[in-house]
Amino acid sequence: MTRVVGRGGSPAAPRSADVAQLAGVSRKTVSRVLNNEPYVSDDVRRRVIEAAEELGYRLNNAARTLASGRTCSIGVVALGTAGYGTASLLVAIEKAVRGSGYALRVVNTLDGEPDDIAAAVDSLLEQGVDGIIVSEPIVEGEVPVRVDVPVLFLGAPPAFGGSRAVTAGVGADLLARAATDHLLELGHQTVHHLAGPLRWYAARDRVEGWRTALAARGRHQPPLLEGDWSAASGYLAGRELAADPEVTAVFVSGDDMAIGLIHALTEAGRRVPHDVSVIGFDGNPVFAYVTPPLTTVRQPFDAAAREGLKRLIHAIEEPDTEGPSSSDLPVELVVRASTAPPPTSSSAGPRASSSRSHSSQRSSA
Amino acid sequence: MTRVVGRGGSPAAPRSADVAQLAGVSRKTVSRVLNNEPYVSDDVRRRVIEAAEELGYRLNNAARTLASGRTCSIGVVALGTAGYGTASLLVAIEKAVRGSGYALRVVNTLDGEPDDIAAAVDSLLEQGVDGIIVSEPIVEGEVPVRVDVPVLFLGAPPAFGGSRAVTAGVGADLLARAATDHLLELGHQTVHHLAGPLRWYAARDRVEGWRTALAARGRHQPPLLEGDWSAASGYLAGRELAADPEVTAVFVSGDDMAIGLIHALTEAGRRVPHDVSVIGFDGNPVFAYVTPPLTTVRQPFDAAAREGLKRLIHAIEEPDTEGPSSSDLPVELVVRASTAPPPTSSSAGPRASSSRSHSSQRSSA
DNA sequence: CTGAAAGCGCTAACAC
DNA sequence: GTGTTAGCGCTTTCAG
Repeated sequence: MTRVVGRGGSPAAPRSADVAQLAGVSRKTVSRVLNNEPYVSDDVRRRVIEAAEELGYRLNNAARTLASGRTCSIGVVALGTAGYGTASLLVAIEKAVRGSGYALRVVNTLDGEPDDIAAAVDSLLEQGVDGIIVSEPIVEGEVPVRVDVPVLFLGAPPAFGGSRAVTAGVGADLLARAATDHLLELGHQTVHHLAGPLRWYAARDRVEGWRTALAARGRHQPPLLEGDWSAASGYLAGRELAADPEVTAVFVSGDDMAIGLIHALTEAGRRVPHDVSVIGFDGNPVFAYVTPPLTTVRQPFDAAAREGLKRLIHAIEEPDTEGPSSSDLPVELVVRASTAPPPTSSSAGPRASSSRSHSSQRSSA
Repeated sequence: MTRVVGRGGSPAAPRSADVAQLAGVSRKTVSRVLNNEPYVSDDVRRRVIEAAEELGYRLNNAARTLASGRTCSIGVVALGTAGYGTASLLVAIEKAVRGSGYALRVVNTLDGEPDDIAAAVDSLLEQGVDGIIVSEPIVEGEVPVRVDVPVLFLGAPPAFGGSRAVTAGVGADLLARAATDHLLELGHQTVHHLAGPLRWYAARDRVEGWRTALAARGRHQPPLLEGDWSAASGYLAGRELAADPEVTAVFVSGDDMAIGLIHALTEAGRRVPHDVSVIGFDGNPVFAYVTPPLTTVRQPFDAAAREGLKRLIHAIEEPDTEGPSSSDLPVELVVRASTAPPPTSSSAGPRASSSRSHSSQRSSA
């Protein structure tokens, strides 16, 4: 049999017609087998599969897409940072998409400006996607793009977006509330908060949770500090806070910022957790090994991605029915050694052991 | 608000024929304009563009791919970890690909087994890609896949039997050598090494550099320790090392592991850097804010990704000519406070200040 | 259960 | 400079 030789010396890729010929069936039957459609006898099915393997046949997705109108792929618009949180979320999305039958197309938007997001969405649409995930969206004006596929906003509040929008998130407000409550339960009168950039929903949700926790106990709400997720910005905020003797507890909206903040506090002579307690947010395991080991709340990235994807796929495949109801995500408080009861005013309070507990953790639904 | 304006009852998407009709030209002319081909009068070009915008026309990539045989997209096989290094590399790849005219398709392989990589490559090929990037490949048997597009191995020597393989890397061996030299220059007699999992090329390259540096000065080469990139594994290795009084300097193959190792050392009463110096690898900026601030070498992710992509695109577009020559990547030693001269044997040596230098750094070509 | 025909929306050659 | 004619490889009708 003469094989056409393609460029670069490799033989032309086999097409479904070749498989059909080898198996002695029609092209349509091959298509049926490849798509797992019913109404094919087991015998024929097996023959087709064998023929395909023998030829090293690989489906041409462009042709399939063109003919069927479905791309079987999902696009992700992610923020272009390598931070633990966003990176973990992206990995979680990838994990969730695996095995769903969809492929992933990723576009990063560097700064999250509306025009940037629009360009990203546009390029995704042009590539062809059945649905879009906007990961950790940022608060900003309208995104000037016409979208006709479902969009999942991962990490934005519900009731947001266009007609075919669905949302899901890690439950940041609840996590933030748990973090704040932890400090309050330790006996602190109030809790300061270093937020992430307030353009991010992720940052706002956490502020929300912090406010709720404070309000629920009628506590005074100190002024808000804003960082940029980096340890450097945490350090700056820490210097400010160190100057205020009233500060005994700080909830920081990200582990990296918390590390910077603790550094500034320590440098200024305020011991953590003896003088000031600090709790982070994310759950990066490396911070179990710094001094003091960082108390934090773990974000349920995997669960959030799974749930969001489930909804998105539902919106893609059964657009007219109600989506799956939202289930509660786990809130996992990882108590290590950067939090302790407040110093007694007599300054002779109990010395909290800056213990070696690397990851005593407790979780609640 | 990050809102995407959508249309509910979406009318059929406009096709190039619609644009052609509105502009009063043929479909082929529209195609010419959209592909920036020459031989179109400016007047016609403008009219076509206006018509396309008015209609909200969006190119159908599947059709274009089918007709042209080029997908204009590049696939990435990445390891499914959210570690700073791999995540940074992925982000760097994305940045490099932006504006190259190619789209990115990402598939993660969770554990890097050959079968896993094969499956990932296969799914990419099925989706249709013009080239493939295997990011941080792992040493293992052959990958059982027939690939007929160029493959870039980012961070490894060629491993697929493929004829169309190109490679690029961060220059891990040079970086590792610089790290080891730094310690040696400080006066340490020898340097211990905690490697990453040796299945990774990334880990092996660094071992190589460490060996080279030691050999160049005729120093004794201590036994190798192997971790798994996690801080926990660094901690374990640290406990071992702490028991050996001979150890005065350790080069650790990743920042996270270094943090774990320092923790173990400190816990065992061996001060860093007074008794033992530790240098990490990666350059995660957060570790400028731990105690002591971590000396490390920064990986030139962006430069490596850019260079690798340049070669890959060359292999895609001009398969028959020689690729661009490799340029040297920067090696940036970030000297902070976890490294110092060795303790004098009389134990009355100069006390290294565990300073607050957050990022005094020096770099060399 | 299986097959034959007719496109999906675009680009590649060639004509004009 | 521009238009015409064929497909790209698959899935969809709709017959058998």
